[in-house]
Amino acid sequence: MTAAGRGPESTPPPRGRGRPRSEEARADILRATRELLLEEGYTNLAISHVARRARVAKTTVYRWWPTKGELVLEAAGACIAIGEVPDTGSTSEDLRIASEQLIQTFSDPMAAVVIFAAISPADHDPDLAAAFRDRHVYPWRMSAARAIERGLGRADIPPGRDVGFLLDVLVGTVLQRTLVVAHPETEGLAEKMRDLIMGLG
Amino acid sequence: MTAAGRGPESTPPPRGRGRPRSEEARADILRATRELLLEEGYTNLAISHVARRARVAKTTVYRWWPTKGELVLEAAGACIAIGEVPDTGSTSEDLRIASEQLIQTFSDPMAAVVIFAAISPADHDPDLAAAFRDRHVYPWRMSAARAIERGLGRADIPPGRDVGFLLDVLVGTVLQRTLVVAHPETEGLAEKMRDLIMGLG
Amino acid sequence: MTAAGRGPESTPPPRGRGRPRSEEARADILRATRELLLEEGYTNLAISHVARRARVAKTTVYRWWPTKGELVLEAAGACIAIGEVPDTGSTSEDLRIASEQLIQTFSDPMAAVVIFAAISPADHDPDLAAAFRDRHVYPWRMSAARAIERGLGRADIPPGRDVGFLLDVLVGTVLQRTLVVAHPETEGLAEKMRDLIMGLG
Amino acid sequence: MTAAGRGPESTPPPRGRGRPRSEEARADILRATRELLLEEGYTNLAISHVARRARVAKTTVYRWWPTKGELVLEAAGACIAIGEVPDTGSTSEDLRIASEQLIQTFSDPMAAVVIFAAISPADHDPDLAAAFRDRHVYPWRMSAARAIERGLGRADIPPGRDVGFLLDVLVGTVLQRTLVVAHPETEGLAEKMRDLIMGLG
DNA sequence: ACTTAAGCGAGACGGTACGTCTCGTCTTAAC
DNA sequence: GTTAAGACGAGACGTACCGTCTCGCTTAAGT
Repeated sequence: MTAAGRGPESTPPPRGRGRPRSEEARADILRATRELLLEEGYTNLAISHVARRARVAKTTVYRWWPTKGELVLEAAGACIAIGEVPDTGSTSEDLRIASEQLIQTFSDPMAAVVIFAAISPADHDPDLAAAFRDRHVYPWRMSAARAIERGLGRADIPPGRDVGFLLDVLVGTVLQRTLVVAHPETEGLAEKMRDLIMGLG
Repeated sequence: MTAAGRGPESTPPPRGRGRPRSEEARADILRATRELLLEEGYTNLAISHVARRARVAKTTVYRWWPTKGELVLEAAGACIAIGEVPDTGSTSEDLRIASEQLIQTFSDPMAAVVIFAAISPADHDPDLAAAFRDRHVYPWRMSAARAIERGLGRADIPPGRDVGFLLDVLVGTVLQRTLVVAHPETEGLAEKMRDLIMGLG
Repeated sequence: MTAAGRGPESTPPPRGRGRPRSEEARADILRATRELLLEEGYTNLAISHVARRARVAKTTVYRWWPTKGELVLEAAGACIAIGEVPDTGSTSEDLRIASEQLIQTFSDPMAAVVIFAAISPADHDPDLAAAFRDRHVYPWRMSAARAIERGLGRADIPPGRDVGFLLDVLVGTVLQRTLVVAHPETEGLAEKMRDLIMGLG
Repeated sequence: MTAAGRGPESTPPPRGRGRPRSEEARADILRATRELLLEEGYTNLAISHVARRARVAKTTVYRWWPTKGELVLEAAGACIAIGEVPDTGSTSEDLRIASEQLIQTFSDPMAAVVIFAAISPADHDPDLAAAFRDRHVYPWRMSAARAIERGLGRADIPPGRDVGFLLDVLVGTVLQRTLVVAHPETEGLAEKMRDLIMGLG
């Protein structure tokens, strides 16, 4: 999604000789998609509106992104990239960083839209959900699980706790505060999360 | 929503003389709505389909429920009623019950649909969200907050913890496990939640 | 199609209680169809254009005329109604009238469009062709065949001639002159046709 | 069109240096056009389909035949070449041959498609029509007119008949029987036509 | 009993978005 | 400098729902 070039996304038919894809149109479409995602939400995002705002033919959108899900996933890609949890050697610091990553990502309004679109059964787009999980959720979750296991190994985290459960506490709580309740203030949240997981005061 | 009579819902124009509202049609519509909610999801729920399945004119649906949100909220009312957290005198028991209530409610497939429809910015229906919160979320949240405060008062919960934060831990974690990750197994989850909040092993 | 009222055409679902069909919209659509038929031809006649010009929703057109052919057939109905050949007692007069009917009908620009659309394999619309034949061609052809048979019976027409062949001479020649070569002048044509069939000078 | 070389058709950019025009592509395109004309009809003939079937780029088709009409006219050229009416010295034989030529030509399914496409106002392509007439209709018509005039001169044809009218009788009747009514059986038709024109039994 | 307002089924209507199709033009790379 | 490949803007296709509306029948409350 980032430095690697837009890599795996939007490579429809293998490009041959013909006219090269218009990067201008591509950028316009993605920009229009981002704008409309924020303005209208995922459900109300209409391909025809994207095309109109991007001043592009509807066919051009469909040519490159066969479904709304793929278009959104690519348009919002940068916003929903969360990365992985590093291994700093300090459980406390690892957990704080993990929390911070979640908070940062979830605080982006665009990410909120995409995450709910991927998660919600309201408009359950299985392909979108699967792609989202594979690309963004699993890598982070795996690295976070390793951080927790390191903490348990060092006895920084009370023994006997279930790793999967702690992950859900971490993710769920941040999800709840940032997206559901939509607390604007996230000051000190990462530290609280860390303390909770580590069983500190 | 329950025995008290369907109370505030579905009181469209002030009823005067004329023909009384057909309870049969009403029940048919709500049943059809529930069925289609599960089959199609919130977004794909079409009023015209509800009317067809209920063998009722589209007008009849619109007469009583001006928006899809209100129709859904009432149709799914019983499934999303969570009640309040009791005061048993035992912090441990109060918290276990509170967790259990969340788990039970969130485990209902219909509740999942409605909760996401209310929560998700994907189809942000502010009225639906507001009504949902006022009727179902706030009462439970208030009573749960009181239970936590009692626990803090009795020093059953480590001091210095933020009540609002603990509430979000509780709700968010259950939300994550039951709806997002969609773990079918909820065995022992309530006890884990209680222990986490109370700072036990 | 004529005085009898629009009779058999455009009676889609049997009308029940609901809102009555808007005669205004109906008339607007048919008028727009006629205009566009003359301006654009049958092939280039677009339902969306009809709707736009009639200031009507596209769905309204589709509701009543499921295909372009049916719409055109009804819109042009009056222009392509040819009637039947009368029995005046005089072979000469019957044949002159028959020729005149063909000439009159084929001379209408709208009829030309519809006839070719029905006839031409270029845009062979089998339904249109069949409906056109049943409603307009066959009745006339049958009555013209009877007129020729009466002429043969009275020996006004040279014996030994094939009735079907003479019919094709009649229709084909007028078709050729009025539609293919598009002679604007039809003066004396009916008399020439009559004389040819009757084997006169 | 025939041995004379494809003469006037399809000489777009002046043939000079560069890569010579691919005769293979040319033949493929014309063959594909013929096939699709029969399969789909003139209206439904899509340039993109021609290109696909000929395994050729759409551009290549457009380069050499700027319109669908010209492409069709050339592709079907051989089928619609009718030649001229000879002067055998016998009016009866000349007229029989003229009729036979019409019957043979009109009986070709491809010719039917092209003739209607040229004739029909449904898709009135003035250029196609004009080219068709200049190349195929007029030469035959002129020679047929001369044959009739010879017959009138020899008094083989009843005097006082209009040459143009008789031509239209000839063409129109065959058109009607072979294309409109689509009689498969043309046995004896040429003789009937001859007898009619000559005023015989 | 008579009136009359409302409930209700039925469905027409103007809109709008869908995803697919073909059009004819254009741009580029390969040969 | 022809060719293949194909991107592109344009716009029609026929379908699905939307939410509003206009009917005409039915029903019961209020007189």
